[in-house]
Amino acid sequence: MAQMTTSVEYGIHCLLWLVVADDTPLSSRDLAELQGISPSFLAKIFPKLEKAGIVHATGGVRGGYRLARAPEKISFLEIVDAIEGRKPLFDCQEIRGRCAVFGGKPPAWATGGVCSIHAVMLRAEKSMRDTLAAETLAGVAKSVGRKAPAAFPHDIRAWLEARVSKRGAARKRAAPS
Amino acid sequence: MAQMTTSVEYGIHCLLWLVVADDTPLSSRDLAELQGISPSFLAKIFPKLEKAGIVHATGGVRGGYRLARAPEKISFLEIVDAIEGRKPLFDCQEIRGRCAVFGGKPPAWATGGVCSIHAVMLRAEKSMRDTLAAETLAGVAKSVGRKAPAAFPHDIRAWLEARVSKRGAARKRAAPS
DNA sequence: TAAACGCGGAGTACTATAGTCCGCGTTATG
DNA sequence: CATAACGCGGACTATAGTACTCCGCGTTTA
Repeated sequence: MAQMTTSVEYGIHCLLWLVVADDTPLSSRDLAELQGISPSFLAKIFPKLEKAGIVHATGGVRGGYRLARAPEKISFLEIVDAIEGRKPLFDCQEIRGRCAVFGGKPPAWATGGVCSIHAVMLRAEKSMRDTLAAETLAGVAKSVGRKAPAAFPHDIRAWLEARVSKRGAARKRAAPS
Repeated sequence: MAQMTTSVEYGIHCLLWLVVADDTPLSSRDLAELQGISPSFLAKIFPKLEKAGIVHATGGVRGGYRLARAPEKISFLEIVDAIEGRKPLFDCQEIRGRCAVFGGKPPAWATGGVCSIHAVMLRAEKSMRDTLAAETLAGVAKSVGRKAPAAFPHDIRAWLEARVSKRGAARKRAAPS
């Protein structure tokens, strides 16, 4: 029927991690390796979320991304629009006005208002968008959280910390020339 | 967001003409020229509608397509699925199981059931499909019919007949060698 | 019997998606 | 204070899907 891009999938998964991280900045590289997805591709997605005001970026060494708002106030619809850019479901080509019996000059009754087919598609799109608008990051994060054992958030924090330590170790290995 | 293809747009417009034609077969070429769209492209769409049992084809000189069922029993959803082939809105890549802390062997709690993000997308898709399923060819044809003047169906039949006559004329011109 | 039909395969042009690689300016830290 | 870790943006590539076209086959009917 249509396509929610991989970018949207990646983006939402990452935002869910940012909910867990609870205001500690996470870099796009960390987020990518934590989830086994492409770091360079993920790096193209986050600026869009930032421009949409969903996420806040901080530069520099310990920088990264944090949610710009409470997860209760971030809907799936917003995220999808931020990443994919509000492409309409249906691109009406106004075929009704091209009817050969009009001979190039369609009468007003044929071209007035919204095309009936287009109208149906607009309703279908609205249904989808309404469903997406009703779903929030906080809601989904909660349902994910219910499935995970209590120790899981701790494991995540440990993994993230371990990465920072490893970076320190690499530095020590390279530095004492 | 997603894409309803041009094929769907063309297909529905044609089916609406078949409602007007009321069981007189219309060829894909006639349908194409009546609406100012590509005949060769339209010819690729109709076999799909035929395989889906929406339309019935008759071969030979005065052949063409007729609706296989009453327009009240043909939903937009059926048409879209027939032409585009039931592609899902969202293609879940099961990222939840790739989390680095699982080390390649995700636990059952992480992979069981439907991914929460996927579940949201499935609900959104269902909303859209439900809207499309509620809309029938007859319903839309009626709303189109209300806009057109009473003489319009007659004009259409005249145009269609004129095409057949022209073909006869071309034949007469070529035949008496 | 030839022109008008439907059907299917092959091929083309264009656009979007998914992804990579690079260099820039910024910032914390050893 | 240099460097490595950050975000950001531009340029690039490969693949796939969309929107077509063209051709030839078998059928039908005037």
